Amino acid sequence: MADSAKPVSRPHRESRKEAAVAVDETQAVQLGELSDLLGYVLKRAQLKVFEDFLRCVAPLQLTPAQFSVLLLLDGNPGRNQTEIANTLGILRPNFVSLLDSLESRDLCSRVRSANDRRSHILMLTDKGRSVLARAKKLVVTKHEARLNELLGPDGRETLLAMLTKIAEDF
Amino acid sequence: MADSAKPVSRPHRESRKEAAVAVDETQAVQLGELSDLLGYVLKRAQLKVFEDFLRCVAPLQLTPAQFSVLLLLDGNPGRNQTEIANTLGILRPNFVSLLDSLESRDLCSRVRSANDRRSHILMLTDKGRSVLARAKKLVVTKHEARLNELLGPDGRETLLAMLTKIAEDF
DNA sequence: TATTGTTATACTCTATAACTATA
DNA sequence: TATAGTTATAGAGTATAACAATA
Repeated sequence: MADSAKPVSRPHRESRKEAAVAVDETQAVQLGELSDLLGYVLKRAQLKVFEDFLRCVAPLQLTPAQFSVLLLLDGNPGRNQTEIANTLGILRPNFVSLLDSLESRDLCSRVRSANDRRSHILMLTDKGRSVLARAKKLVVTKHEARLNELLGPDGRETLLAMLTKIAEDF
Repeated sequence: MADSAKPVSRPHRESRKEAAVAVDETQAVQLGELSDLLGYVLKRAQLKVFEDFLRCVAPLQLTPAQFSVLLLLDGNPGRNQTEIANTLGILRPNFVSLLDSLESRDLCSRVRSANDRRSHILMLTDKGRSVLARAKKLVVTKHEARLNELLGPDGRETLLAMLTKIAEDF
């Protein structure tokens, strides 16, 4: 509602060209208010962190999602697919192929529950436990260590606390 | 390498059932070490924030990506598609349909550059400027306001600073 | 020869409906 | 009737190759 459709009187000779706004192309585009938008910075940071996670855990070929499943199975024996998937915010249909890939690599297994023969109890295999242990070591010594270096132990704790607050209470 | 394939002597009567590990199903699954993994919490927080952004800006039907494009066009007149897309970390091929949707809603327009007739200068339309202004108001008064309420102004600044550090230097 | 915008394409994530076998 | 796991499918988001127009 400010200026309408360019009734700007066309300038003189030098710049009668279509859209020559005299922009310094060597100058970087300005983020402006975008750099103050929490969601934007949050997303960029998240991508960076996942990228680094993948790099650090590359020797074991685990994605963040796969790692989180193994970690959850280790700490919660006897749970079924629905329970694990729900906890991670993964929809049951999408959890099937994720599990298939882990099971085909012999990292975990589905065991038909005797209590309720509809459900599959999930368990880590020995190989799964071993891979998880090695993955944890990589995450701690490489991935989280780099974050610690960047933020300092205090900064990391502060950040974690605030993100947890957002994830839980926002 | 710890315990091998379940040579566990089968227990007595009561629990001879297949995989009855006596789990309290009413008890929530424990996140365990996952709640200390920065990447995990970061991702969950990011999803929450984007969710709230969409809710707050729903009246204007703008996604975070679309909003960021409008914001960037407003602050950087005379730039072409490649420059804007690169700044946002969007690949040029994927930027085409994003722009198509904005242009079809008359929020921005592509103008063939006179300097380099290969490139399209991007400009906000009057409607684009108007929608952006209204979107900014919604973001500030609803979205960021809620975050401020949760974290406090200081907390929000601290969080932004740390996330920026990760996004830029990690 | 290189670059801009574009098309085509593919792969991952995410989301919903519906089936089967059990309960 | 309802639930667990599954299939099929569709839509975003993201990635690469290649083409036409232009430099």
